Amino acid sequence: MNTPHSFTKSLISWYSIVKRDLPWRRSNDPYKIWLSEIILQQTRIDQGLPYYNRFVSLFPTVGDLAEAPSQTVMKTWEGLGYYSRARNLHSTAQVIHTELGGIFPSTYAELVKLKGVGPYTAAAIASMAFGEATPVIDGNVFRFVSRYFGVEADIADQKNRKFFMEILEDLIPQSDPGTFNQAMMEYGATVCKPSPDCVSCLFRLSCYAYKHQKQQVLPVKTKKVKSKEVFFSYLIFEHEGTTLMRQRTESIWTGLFEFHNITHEQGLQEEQITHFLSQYPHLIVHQKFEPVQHILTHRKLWVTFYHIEVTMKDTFRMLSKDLGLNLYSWEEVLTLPRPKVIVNHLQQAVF
DNA sequence: TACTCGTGGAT
DNA sequence: TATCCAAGAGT
Repeated sequence: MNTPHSFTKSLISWYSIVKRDLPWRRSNDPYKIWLSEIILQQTRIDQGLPYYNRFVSLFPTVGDLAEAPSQTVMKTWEGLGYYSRARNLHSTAQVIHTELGGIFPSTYAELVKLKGVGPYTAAAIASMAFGEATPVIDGNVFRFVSRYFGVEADIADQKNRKFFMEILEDLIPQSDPGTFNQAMMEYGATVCKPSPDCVSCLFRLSCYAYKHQKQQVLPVKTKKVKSKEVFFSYLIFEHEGTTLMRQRTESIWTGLFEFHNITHEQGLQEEQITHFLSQYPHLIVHQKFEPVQHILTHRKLWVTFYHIEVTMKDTFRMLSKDLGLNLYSWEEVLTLPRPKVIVNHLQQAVF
């Protein structure tokens, strides 16, 4: 059986050979490490990498990010999801730039106070940028530790986190703890996957789950939320090459721009749309697009777009006023941060 | 604590 | 097709 020390040594040796050459691994700049960690929250590397490169290119320093207009930051984040990450990223950049003199906090305790920086991200920055020996725990680490050490506690229950932390604190080296943390995650992501490659696993012979054939049981995770069906009807008004949009302020897609919409929980209510449209003169339903399925986590959207031509300027102004919508040219629409379902639709629609 | 918050790839 | 879930955090 491996002692903790030999486990750590083997892991880091493995990592030094197989690790990918990722841009944030080339730098000790806490800004770049922070940026990469925020982008990679609940996000695969393949999906986040192009966003990381665009952010670094547009905002090379925390000061550049702090001074950028929020709409530019949101636009750069467009399509990545979990948009509160972008709002917190921008807000925290401003705090660091203006209140902390551009100097990044350097300890876990200070880092975890920042907006958008929780236990995982604070540990990641502290270890990778500043050499503090604090373990990270993410989905990969939960899975790997749970299987190898036979921790059967429910990982969905926050109070069980301490069992994992105790094990990791014994393993993490004082020298280069950041590499250890990345190696743990890399192992969970590439070998000890949800469906694990035990055949090629270095640690197979001393693995609890392998020995007891519990790879499919561990980690134990309760909590499953059902997905709801929701129905969105977007009304795309157009008058002489301009359209009407608003910035969302509530629930999903906060801060992004959308068309006026009518939502239902019980299927598409055609009559409701017809009734709404009957309240205004000079409207022509130019095109009704076929309903599109748009799958989100815990939510299945059925989306229908209506392209509505407004033939009178007065009606257009009335709609704008009544519905709290602002006027944009189609060119301007492309510069607004929008939810993916709208981006996708406008790419396909030909007006 | 339980729920919310996106998008997309893997199985 | 359905479900899982990914370098989680805020409320």
